[in-house]
Amino acid sequence: MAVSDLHKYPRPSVAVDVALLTVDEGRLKVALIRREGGDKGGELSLPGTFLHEGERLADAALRCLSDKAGVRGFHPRQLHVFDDPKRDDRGWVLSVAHVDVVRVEDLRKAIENGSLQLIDVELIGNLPYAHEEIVQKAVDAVRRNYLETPDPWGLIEQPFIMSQLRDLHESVLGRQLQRDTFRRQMEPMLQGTEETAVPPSVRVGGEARGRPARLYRRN
Amino acid sequence: MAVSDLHKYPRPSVAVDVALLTVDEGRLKVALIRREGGDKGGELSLPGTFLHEGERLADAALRCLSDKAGVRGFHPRQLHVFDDPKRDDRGWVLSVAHVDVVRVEDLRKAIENGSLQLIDVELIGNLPYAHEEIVQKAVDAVRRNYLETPDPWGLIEQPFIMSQLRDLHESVLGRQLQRDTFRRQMEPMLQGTEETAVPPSVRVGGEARGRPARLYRRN
DNA sequence: GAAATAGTGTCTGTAAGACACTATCGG
DNA sequence: CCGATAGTGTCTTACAGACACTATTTC
Repeated sequence: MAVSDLHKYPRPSVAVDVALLTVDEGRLKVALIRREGGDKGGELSLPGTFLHEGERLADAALRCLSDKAGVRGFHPRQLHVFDDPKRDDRGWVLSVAHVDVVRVEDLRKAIENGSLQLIDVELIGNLPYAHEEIVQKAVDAVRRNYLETPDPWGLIEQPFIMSQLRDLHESVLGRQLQRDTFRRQMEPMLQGTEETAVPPSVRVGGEARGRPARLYRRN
Repeated sequence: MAVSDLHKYPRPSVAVDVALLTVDEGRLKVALIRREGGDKGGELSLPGTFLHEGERLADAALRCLSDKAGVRGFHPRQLHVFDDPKRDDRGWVLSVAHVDVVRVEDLRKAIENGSLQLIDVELIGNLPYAHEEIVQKAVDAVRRNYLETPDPWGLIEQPFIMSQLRDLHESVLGRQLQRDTFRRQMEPMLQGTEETAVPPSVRVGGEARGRPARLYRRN
């Protein structure tokens, strides 16, 4: 095909939508923004943007997080392309869905100034532009990640103790895990800080009770 | 965002490339076509095409298989979007990679008239437009499919006996499987035709030797 | 000592790997 | 009977689930 053929056909607009997930109050949540203008104005949706000329998809995802949610510095991953011509009433738009997972602390400012709000992923109803499908795919993918690997998205502060890691995995998966089985599964994939151990002063209520735990780092 | 904003920015061309896999001579192979014209003329590559206005990605994948490879009637699945701006020297082109898996009989005509040729996936070298990455992702995805599920892409003729199914899985995975373990894993996911059983006349050399085997169907 | 959490031993059930035995065909 | 393939029994190993015991801390 000659170069000129590239321009014979109309081309679609390409959008990037990002399901930005985090763990807050022990639950997996997704960050939604309130849309401005247009006929979807005021509705909650995922942050998204149109791809600029020559821009990488991952860069567009980072840009829309920065511009629309005021957060930055993460690692979006592609999920799927949504291509239903009737999906977007503004015209012919392909949406490349992405997922990213970040610490809730990195979202605090944006939540406080109203740029975004967190919604429990189990309580997501219908969203504009079929965004609820993107959330579902994102949640499935991230939960699969957390089934076999210790904190693959780096949500936890290092070093950490096993119960902190287990709390995190339980929050992401939305169900309880067995204490002993979880340890035996994860320990070979962690670097044990043999030297150190601290009282679990990090625990709830400021109380520090119980035997001190071994500290670990990711490999 | 207003409708008019959609047209303010330049838009990329969107291509669809398909890794069409099949099993031939006991090996997993990918169908390649020989490119016509352009500076990549004569090189082998995956069949691909540009997305037409209002067209679904899956339909574009089917269209390019029909137009360029002369085969039709399958079920392409999305793999990944390749967005490196330097990937395609013809301009700004996003490629949505797809995978499909079909019976080699459905490709016979196209092979005979030279529309496409089959290459063992283990022998793929560099291809234009980074197509070897697409092949790798396609092979990984299909092999994952065949690890746990009996013939998920429907390559086998029904009804079939267990050794035919195992031969197929061994061809796709590119390694031997255990006879007894394979049966115990797959049998619960199949519908056993209790009534029927035929001599394995389907076997090599026209010879029909050994105990007749139970016939199965997919659920 | 009581309460709380960390770490580990161990029993049971399940499933894969490996091997071998029996079953049923053609010749 | 032999050769060949189908189907299954069983031993071993590994590991998840489940339970309980020991260990180390605060109060």
